[in-house]
Formats: sequence, structure tokens, C-alpha cells
Amino acid sequence: MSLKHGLLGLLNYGSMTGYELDKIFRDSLSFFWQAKTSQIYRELDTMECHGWLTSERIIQNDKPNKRVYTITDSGKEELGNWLSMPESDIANAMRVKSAFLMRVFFAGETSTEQSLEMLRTYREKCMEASKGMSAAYDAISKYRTVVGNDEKSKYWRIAALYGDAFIHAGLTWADKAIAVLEEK
Amino acid sequence: MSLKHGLLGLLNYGSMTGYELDKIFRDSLSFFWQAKTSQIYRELDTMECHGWLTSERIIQNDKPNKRVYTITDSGKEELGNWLSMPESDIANAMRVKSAFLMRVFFAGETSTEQSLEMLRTYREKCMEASKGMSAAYDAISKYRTVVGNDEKSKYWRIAALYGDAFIHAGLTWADKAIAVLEEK
DNA sequence: TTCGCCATGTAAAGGGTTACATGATTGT
DNA sequence: ACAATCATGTAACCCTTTACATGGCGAA
Repeated sequence: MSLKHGLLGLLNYGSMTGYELDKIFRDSLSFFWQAKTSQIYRELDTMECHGWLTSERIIQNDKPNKRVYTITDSGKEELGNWLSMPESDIANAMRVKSAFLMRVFFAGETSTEQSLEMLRTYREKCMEASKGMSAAYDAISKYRTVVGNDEKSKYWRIAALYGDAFIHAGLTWADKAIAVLEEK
Repeated sequence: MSLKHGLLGLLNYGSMTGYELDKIFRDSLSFFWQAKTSQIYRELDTMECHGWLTSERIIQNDKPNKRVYTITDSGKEELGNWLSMPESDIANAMRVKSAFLMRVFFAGETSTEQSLEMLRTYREKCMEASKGMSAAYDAISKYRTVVGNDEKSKYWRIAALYGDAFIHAGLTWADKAIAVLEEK
């Protein structure tokens, strides 16, 4: 249900095309939500049918034509409603769903060496992701100057801090796990 | 794709009914994978069609009849194949998908007090989840004695350690976030 | 007598991924 | 010459959730 509300949230900052929304998702929101381009276009379509958005087609000569989406009052109302009832999402926030941990759980079926390799690869991915977060911080700073609202960007940074915390936790866990497997 | 492999992994320890598999998922795997009862039954069905499992219906008088599933050689092969190619799951392990963080990101549209309340509720859920983990450890100990294999249960504990690390990271992040919003 | 455990499923809807299709302009 | 950016979508498939349906046994 949250892709719709993420799109509403972004369009609430200003009118945009599907392409631009897709880029923002990739640049700034991808550390807590991923959506395929095709899905974003489809959602925008159904949201327009719901009356949450209107769209206007802009003819361009030098570039492909584009469709600019604008949030309606009904859309703003929906965004407000969603923000006012966070209970179920807070409850679900605790749930990890990780195929990787499923593998760890069943790693006893493989060799210790294979398991260690998996954990070392995971550790490397954590390091990469850690570097990737600075790109997200950059994007947030960029959009802060665009939107020009420090109150809002404060929450963006708080969300990004979660990304850091999560990555860091993964890293120290991997070290611990590797140590357990290496001992004796 | 991993529910199938989780079920294969469990049936590799021994034959079981859908009901028992469902319970194990709930008791021991729920901190990294959740599946609805109805989905488990449906997956077992399609897995049997794939030839990964066979099933035998047991007639009971005092209790409802049941269907016991047994992994086949083809199923063991599939499990082995899956375990031997962890790359894509490691890559995805970094990805959080959290409607809660989506809310945090857009919390600038609500009041500071509302945002604080949300974070405090989240913090409480972390505390609850922390207590919940000890139930998972208990379940793991119980199954260790049943399966009687310390090498395997080692990995179960490593997976559970991730749960702890994740919850702990959430808790300290929440404290930090609350502090940021309370200052000034 | 009410609650929880045992035990299995079906049907429909919703959300997400993969594959495909198009095609000009701008930069290296 | 080649890659990246701009810009939009459709179709099919897969996975997950929600709602519904059934019903006996034992313990408090």
C-alpha cells in the first residue's frame, strides 16, 4: 500500500513526471523502498483513476513528450489520512523478510567454508551499502535546497540514519558470525 | 522464491504435515520470514506437483485427518542447488522495505508531537520484539534436542543473532531520532 | 460453555517482478 | 561509434494477503 503514498508524498512537494518520481525513488528512497519503473507508471495510472492525481501531457520537440502529474485535494486528503494512522506499519516495521537469513538458517547443509564465504560476501555488501548511503545523503541535501524546507529535510535525515544503523548492525553481526564459525 | 526452499529445508530434517510446518515458521523462522497458513498449504501443493515432495494422507479418529509430506530426491537436489547459489539473495539482503520508514520520511507533513508519538510507539515495539526473540531461542533449543544436531543449530543461533542485532539497532536509532526531535 | 488446539483447504484481489517495445538527443 | 539520458508504457507471471469455510476434542 505504501508505494501509492510515497508517490503522493513526493507529488505533494510539487508536480512531476513519472520519470522524475522514478529517479527520486532510486536516488533517495531506495534504502527503504524499491519500485520498478513499470510499477510506478502503473500506480500513477490507477491513482489518477482514484482521483488522487491529475495529469497533463506536455509536447516536447527536443525530447520525448512527457506527462506531468499533479496531486488533487482528494489526493492530499488521502495522504493526510495515511499519515494519521501509522499503527499497522509500526507493527510491521519489526518484521525482517530475508531470503539471505533463510540461507543462513539452513547453512548447516553446506560446508563451513561455503558458509564463511557467504558471510564474507555479505560483509562486503555491507561495506558497499555503507558507501552508497552517502549518495543518499547527497541526494537529500540536493532536494533540501530544491524544496527549501529544513523542517522536512530533518525527517529525511532521520530516515537515512536508519539506513546507516541497519547497515552497521549487519556488519557487526557478520563479524560475530564469522568469528563463531572460525573458532576451533 | 524462498518459502519453497524454507519448506524444503524443514522437510529435509524430517517428514511433517502442513500444520507442523506452519507452526515452525511461526515459532522459529518468523523473525526473518512470515507466511500465512493458506500460502503454506498452497505452496506444498505446487511443490508436490513439481515432484519435490510426496504426501501421504493419515486417517485419525480422535483428531482431524492429516497429510504428511516427505521430501524426494528431486526435492533434495533443488534444496542443494538453491544453497549453492546465494549471490542474488546476498545482494538483496541489504534492502530494507519499510512502510514505517516511508512514514518517517514524510513525517514533516504532520506535527512534531505526532512524529514523536510514532517514534515512541516504534521504540516500544522494539522492546516487545526483543522479548519475543527469547521465545525464538527457546524454540531453537527445543528443536535442537529433537533434530539432535549441534552443527545445524549453530546456524540457527547465528540467524537469531541477526534478529537481536536488528532489533537493537532499531532501538538505538529510535532513541537518537527522538533526541533529534526533542532538542530545541 | 467457551477457548484453544488440531487440521485442512479455496477464491479473489492486491502488489511486485520480468520481459518486451520504442526512439531521439547529448556526451565521450 | 557507443553509451547514457530522456520518457513512456503493456502483458504475463509470480508471490502474498484477506476472507471465507469446516468441525471435533479436551481443558478451564
